[in-house]
This record gives sequence, C-alpha cells and structure tokens, in this order.
Amino acid sequence: MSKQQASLPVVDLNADAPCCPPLAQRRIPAETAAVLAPALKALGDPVRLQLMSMIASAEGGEVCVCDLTPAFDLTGPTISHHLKTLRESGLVDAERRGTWVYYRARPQILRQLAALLSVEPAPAAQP
Amino acid sequence: MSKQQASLPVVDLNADAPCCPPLAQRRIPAETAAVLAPALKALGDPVRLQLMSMIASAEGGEVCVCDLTPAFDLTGPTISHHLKTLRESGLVDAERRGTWVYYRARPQILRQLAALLSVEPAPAAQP
DNA sequence: TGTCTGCTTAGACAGACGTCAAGACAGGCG
DNA sequence: CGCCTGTCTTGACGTCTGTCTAAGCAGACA
Repeated sequence: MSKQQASLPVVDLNADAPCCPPLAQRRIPAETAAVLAPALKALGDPVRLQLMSMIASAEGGEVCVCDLTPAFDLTGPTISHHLKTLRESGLVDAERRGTWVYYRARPQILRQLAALLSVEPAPAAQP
Repeated sequence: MSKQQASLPVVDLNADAPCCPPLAQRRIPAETAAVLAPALKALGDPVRLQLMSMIASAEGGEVCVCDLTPAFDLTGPTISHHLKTLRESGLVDAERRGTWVYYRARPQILRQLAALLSVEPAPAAQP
C-alpha cells in the first residue's frame, strides 16, 4: 500500500496543519464544504456549543459526564444524545473508566474550523 | 440604572474585537452560546458554506446572485432561501442595484467565530 | 451474588429545515 | 406602454432534529 490513496478523505480533519485556506481567501470546493459543514453544524446548537466549551476548557483535558449533565435543564438521555453528535462529528472523544465516562476534546478539528473562518485582521485602509 | 442596561445584547456580533475568549479557554455562558450558535448553524450546511466562501472571497468584496445560482444544482428559490438564512444570521448583507442583487460579507462575525474556535497553536510536547 | 448508580440506546412525537413549483414584484428595453 | 428578464416570496411536502420516557447494559459495592 502506498502512503496516500485516492480514496483518502479529501480533507484530513485530524491533521495538525490547516487543511485549507481561509474561506474568505479562496472559494472552497464542494468536497471541502461537505467535510467541514457537519462539524459546524454540530456546533450550531447552543447546548452542544456549551458542552464543547466545557469539555475543551476542562482542567486535565477531560471531564466526566456526571459534571456535564447537571449544568443543563435537560434529561440525561438528551445530553447523551448531544454528546453522541459531537462524538460522531469527530469533535470529542469518549472513554469509559470504571463507573464514569470521560470526554476530551480533539483540538485538531477546532483548529481546522478556526483557520477556515479566519479573516485578515482588518480591512486595513489601503496605503 | 447603570450605563449598561440588561436589555443590551450580551454579545455584540458586529464589534471588531473578539467578543469572548476562545471556547477552549473558558467555559462560555449560555447567553453567548445562544447568540453564536445560530451563526455556526447557518454555516453548518454545505451549500451555505460554499455560498459564504464565494461571497467572502469575491473580488471587489461583493458578488451578484446571478453568479451564485449557476454554481449549484439547485433552483433559484432554494439559493435565495439559503441566502436569506445567511442574511438573517448577520453573516452577509444584500443590496439591490438595478436588476441584480449583490451580496457582501460581514467579516466581523467571521472574526468572532474564528476567535471563539481558536486553540493554542499546539499541545507542545512538554520538555 | 444481588442490587444500585451512571450512561447509553430505542421508540415516539412536535417542531424546524431543505427543497421545489407557482406566483409576485422590480427594473430594463423595444 | 407593454413585454421580458431576473430575483424574491409564498405555500406545500417530505425529511431531519431536539426532546422526552422507558428500557438495556456496564461496573462498583455490600
């Protein structure tokens, strides 16, 4: 097997380097949009955005579900459902240790999205 | 009453400076999530993400709807609907000039979102 | 071993979303 | 003035999403 195959995903969401130039710099191709849109969609819900923030900002890099659930006026299954969405988008990872399940962020994808949305610092009145 | 009223928007999406610290640095409050999530949701559709890219990267800073529609296998009304969604999220602005309607990006909100999703450069293998 | 706690899965339901066809409106041109 | 082109709005339809209750599963502890 060669290192790169044609069937490899067009965009590698796990790469450390930005996968693509900023959205405002060049028109992004349909394939890139199809890969990145689901991650943005996953963050497009207030509950999931807060969950993502709680996980990503957690000390030690991980947080127990038992600490996430009481922070919302939602039932356990609903929180679990949102966490599953974040998991399937590749934004977080879960691991069971004994009784509890711990979630941790995958900063690579956040970096990809931040790079995608980045804009030049300012319109900068041209000289 | 103090200078700030409770009814003021918690987050100013049009400010040039980032409204809030990165999502991974501190847990974002519910109000912030409620304001920013809709913008992410709007970008969470592949068609709208491409539209946003086409508008934001357009030369001259604006683009005619007549140039956007033929780029997709979708009907005019559907593109118009997606553009309306982007408009209502505050991501773009529209202006009619004669027969055609021109769209232009609002980079402030993109900046807010990029700042929100930004992560420290790398985990940096500790010495 | 039995039971308890914590998390996920399964099923159901109201509401929102993406898409299209048809109609309405604005502006240009013969 | 009347028609034509280009875009937006409206209404409809099927699908997806967010939420809940009920049930299932995994591990801990007496």
